[in-house]
Amino acid sequence: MSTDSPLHQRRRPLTEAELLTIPWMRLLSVDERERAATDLKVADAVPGDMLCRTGRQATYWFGVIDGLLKMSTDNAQGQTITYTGIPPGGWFGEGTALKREAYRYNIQALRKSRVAGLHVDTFHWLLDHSIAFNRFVMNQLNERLGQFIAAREIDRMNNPDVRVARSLAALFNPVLYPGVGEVLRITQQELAYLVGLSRQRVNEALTTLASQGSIAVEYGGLRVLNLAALRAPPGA
DNA sequence: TCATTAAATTGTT
DNA sequence: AACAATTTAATGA
Repeated sequence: MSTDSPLHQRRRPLTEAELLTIPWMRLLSVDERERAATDLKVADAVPGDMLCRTGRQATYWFGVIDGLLKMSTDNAQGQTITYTGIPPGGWFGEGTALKREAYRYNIQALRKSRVAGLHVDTFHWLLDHSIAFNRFVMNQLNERLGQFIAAREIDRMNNPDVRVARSLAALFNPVLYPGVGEVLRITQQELAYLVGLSRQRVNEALTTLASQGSIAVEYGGLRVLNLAALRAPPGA
């Protein structure tokens, strides 16, 4: 398990198809896109890899091409607090990139993942040149604000079934994570880590949600059938 | 491409 | 936490 940012190693170019999975790429003009694509660093991360850690100066704006990451911090007592998972299509770190500050969280790969990084300088260049890009970032910030408010609500909830449902709804957010689509690739163990429950309890919750017709449980993943029901489950 | 084997994931106790 | 059952991934002919 390596701990250095994989963006400094194992680089690999993006295919055309993968470029199109990056949600903000299509918003750019031809020359803007070319500049962004040239600067984009892509790497494969294995489970445990740290993409960034708290305190380090922000170098990249990050995106998930494929796989699953988690955002967390370590408190003074040495416990790890997990905030959220980041599935495919998710881009994050605008806040620190905007202010050119240090990262305020750790980003770690939960599974084998394909990640991309846009250098902060290029990020700022895009902000200076593309109105569409500005809108994207603004929309991104706004949507995430909604997620964090929802996250507080989840925390105060003691019904595990509802917790799992809401957490799933967050991961299925089509605005923040357009790469997810109908099926979210996540194991029940990974979901248990993110939600903070045992795998058994998550399994039980998923079975309940499936019986309600909100999701379908598949091997190595979950299919959404009713996103609205996940956001406002009957048990709430 | 197919059959065999190993690894991963799930469902249950 | 441990177990068996099931699914997928890897291997090699």
